[in-house]
Amino acid sequence: MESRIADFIKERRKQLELTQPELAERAGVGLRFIRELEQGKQTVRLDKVSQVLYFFGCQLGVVEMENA
Amino acid sequence: MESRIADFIKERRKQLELTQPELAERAGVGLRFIRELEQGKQTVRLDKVSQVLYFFGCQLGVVEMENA
DNA sequence: CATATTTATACCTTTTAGGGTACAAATATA
DNA sequence: TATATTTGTACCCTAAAAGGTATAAATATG
Repeated sequence: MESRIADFIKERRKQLELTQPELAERAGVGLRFIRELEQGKQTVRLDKVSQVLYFFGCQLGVVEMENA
Repeated sequence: MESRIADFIKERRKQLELTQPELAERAGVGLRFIRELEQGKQTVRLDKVSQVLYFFGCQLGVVEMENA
């Protein structure tokens, strides 16, 4: 189960040298949510994802379909 | 409660001259979901949003924070 | 290799998203 | 304006997301 969003978050977190518990706390979401999010869970809540992305200075947006 | 994603979907739907019930059916989601989504509800499920965007040939992605 | 750190999985509880539907409000059309 | 169409709101129900936590698995470090 891959996910661009998941990969983005995982990579950004590592760039900042944060553990999952640290990111969870600083982004203001639950630890389990971070775990599931990074593992590509699709049935997550949009506002929670936005909350994490906001911590990284990003946000969700509509983009073209990528062919791959 | 504004939302870029909500606005995108509402506009795309109108471009295709679809009613909310029609979009709901064709995208394979509930009518109430379409309603709430277009009204900018933030606590929606990511997979459902993706499902609607897919119908429009788009998807969710991480983008830079927009200043406005 | 042994140990420490980090990540993944499992269990339970509370909250709520989503679906269906009915009706009201708003908008478009004759 | 009257009527038809579309959209918004309110109701109930079911399924499951999210949180907390404990423990196992994996990874990193000495």
